[in-house]
Amino acid sequence: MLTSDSLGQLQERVLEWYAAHQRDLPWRKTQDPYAILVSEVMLQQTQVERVIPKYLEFLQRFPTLEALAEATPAEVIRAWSPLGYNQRAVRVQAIARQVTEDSHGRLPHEAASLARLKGLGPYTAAAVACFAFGVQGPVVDTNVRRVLGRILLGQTRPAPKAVAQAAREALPQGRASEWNQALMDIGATLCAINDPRCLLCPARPWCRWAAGEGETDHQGKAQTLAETRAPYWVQPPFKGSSRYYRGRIVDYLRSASAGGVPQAEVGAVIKEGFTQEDIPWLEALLSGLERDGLVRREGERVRLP
DNA sequence: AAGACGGGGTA
DNA sequence: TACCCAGTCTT
Repeated sequence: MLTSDSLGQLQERVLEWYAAHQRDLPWRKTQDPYAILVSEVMLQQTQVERVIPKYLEFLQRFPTLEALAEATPAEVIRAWSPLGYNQRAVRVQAIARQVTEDSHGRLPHEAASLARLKGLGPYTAAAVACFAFGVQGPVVDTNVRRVLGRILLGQTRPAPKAVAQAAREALPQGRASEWNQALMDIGATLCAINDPRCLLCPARPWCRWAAGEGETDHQGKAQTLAETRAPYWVQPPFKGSSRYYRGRIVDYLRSASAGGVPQAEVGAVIKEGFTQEDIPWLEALLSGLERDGLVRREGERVRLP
């Protein structure tokens, strides 16, 4: 860890940089915990540019926690398109219902209480607590993990325990929200995993990774950036995957009326050359979707729940 | 610890 | 076509 003086300088420079260079994001203009919750769920696994328009639409459609709780899952699933990971739509509404039923319609302020809500994990709990309620705690997503890992530990992929401790120790007194968001912006705009722009980075003078510390090969020799690149592995093709067809099914049901469609029609629409032999395959997909709360089956009909 | 879970964008 | 992105739940 840095000396206290050195850490203070780093904090000051990063916060200055954030004041001047922060991204203009709609959820940074609101104090509404519900809106911040919506943004954080949408931002899970999803790029900022894709979230912005859907976030604005979603809040028009469901302006409050109560409005979301009173909607049907089908309405929320429709409003989610095309963000993907559709279970998030089911989850965020389930969160709204839990809160309206159990907590008088108010989101808890503490991360530990937020994390007890089903569908709200440790990252989102920390983010809502800090950004909506000013809780002075670390918020560590993979951008923050990489940025703090590089600056303080000299490692692009630090161990979770190590980065958790570093994140707690590095928090500037009373300025957790700005600090955490500054680290996210640095991660998103400067400290890219494979193409970092260290010359523009406010943390450059304190960064162990930029100084060539930390990341070493088995002989203790510093590695070049090329040698520390994200590991590559062949990812299976999306088209033709179970994910792909699940998405097609949900998307088709979005376009259907609330009463849904006959199951036989679903198969024919989503898969070219669908035959009787594909029925068990379709059954498996549908029961998975039903388990996830994305589909309801009644007899031979299929619809959004 | 590992796998499932979307879909759009860029090269 | 190939690659990138980056939380939560389940097993």
